Amino acid sequence: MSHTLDGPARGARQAQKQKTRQALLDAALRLLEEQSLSSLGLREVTRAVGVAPTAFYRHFRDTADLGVALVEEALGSLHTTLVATLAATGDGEERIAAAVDLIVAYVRAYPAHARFIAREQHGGVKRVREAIGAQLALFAEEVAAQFASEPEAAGWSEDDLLMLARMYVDHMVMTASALLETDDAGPVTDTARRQLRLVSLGRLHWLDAPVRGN
Amino acid sequence: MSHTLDGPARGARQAQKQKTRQALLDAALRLLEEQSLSSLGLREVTRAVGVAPTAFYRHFRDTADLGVALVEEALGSLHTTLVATLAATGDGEERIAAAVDLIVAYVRAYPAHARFIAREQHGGVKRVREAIGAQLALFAEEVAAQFASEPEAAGWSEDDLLMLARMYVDHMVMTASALLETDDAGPVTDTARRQLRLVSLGRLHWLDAPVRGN
DNA sequence: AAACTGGGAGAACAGTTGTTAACTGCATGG
DNA sequence: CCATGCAGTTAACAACTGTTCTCCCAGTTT
Repeated sequence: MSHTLDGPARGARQAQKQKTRQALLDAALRLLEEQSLSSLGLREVTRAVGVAPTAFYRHFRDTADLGVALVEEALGSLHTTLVATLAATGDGEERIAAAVDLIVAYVRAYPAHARFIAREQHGGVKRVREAIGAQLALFAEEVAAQFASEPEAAGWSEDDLLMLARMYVDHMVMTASALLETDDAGPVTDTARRQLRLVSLGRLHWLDAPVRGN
Repeated sequence: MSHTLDGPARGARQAQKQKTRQALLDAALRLLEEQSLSSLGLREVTRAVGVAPTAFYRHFRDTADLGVALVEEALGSLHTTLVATLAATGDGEERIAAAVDLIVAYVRAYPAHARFIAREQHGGVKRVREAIGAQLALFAEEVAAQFASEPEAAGWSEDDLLMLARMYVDHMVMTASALLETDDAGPVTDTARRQLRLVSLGRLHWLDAPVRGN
């Protein structure tokens, strides 16, 4: 078996390459805490790593390409965590607390990643915007699928479930951004919980007085 | 009365100044459609206007300063419009339609302004972020005040009203951003309406089964 | 052991950037 | 009617940018 195509590194050669690549990603993420991707210079990144500017091209075509890689790094591993959290909790207060705590923990652990996503979601680099959009749409689909497998979803159309899921996902990003701009997470956490409670309440009475006619 | 301190221009001299200033703002806004403020160059703006780079300093300290001016231009006139719209409609479907239509009309009329706000709300320039944050907080307060003057707000705490208002305001920005990324406003408008319906439904049942104890 | 591969270095390129200084000419206030 | 103020110009600065080409040398393959 001479071609294991999944491992991050096969020889010491490729290991070193991944190491520099990661260093570039880390340096970029740090620089992006106080500027947008569209103003991030290639030389700026390589200088921070301590490597020649030309080395950049061995890993990324341009800074937009690096941005797309950062999107994967920031959101890739979150899919399983999010679905697992929803699956482990029923509807109601318990789930609300778990969802908010998940975001709070994520922002605490990876503030730079969270900031990057919030910032570049509507940022000036199209390819990165699209990459984030695709990831968030995927999140919404996964959340909607989880909702669909629950008794509370009885009578709900697929479209309405997706609408509800997007509401949750967008609210998460919103909350993350709010957490980043405050130093006291308390009030933000509290507001986020109440807002989710509002949505949950709406969900419960969605089928009460159908406005189906429009 | 030789000193009318409010008019935008007193003599032909000041009129010309305002004209160049506006030209700078317009050019900047156009350039910002495909990049972020943190990458907007001062020379880039003056070049687009057809004026010497140094002329920029007669109007703005730097591009961040120009950004703050753009925030005022984009959101300043929206306060009265928003409050008027809410005041003219009661709670329910009517208000939901009016609020969504307001956003749709705004994005149609001033797409570049809307894009700028959505982009720089979490953007890389602190002063601009703060300016937008302050404006949105003001919107939320105004909306909350309008809510407070309605019968449906009976039994609501001031904090809960503000929470609800922020939900509406943030949802408006979210919707505006979604409208900018699609060429068919139909589905986005529809989703936005349903999401507001969800929140309205939650509002109606907020006091049903109080979770006050936490 | 010899040939090859490819990550990284080095230097140079044309162009860009923000900022300073000293200027010009015109509308304005005395 | 003349002197002042000030929006805008011109020129120059050091520093920076992305990109190309050429080279080097350690790890890998045969």
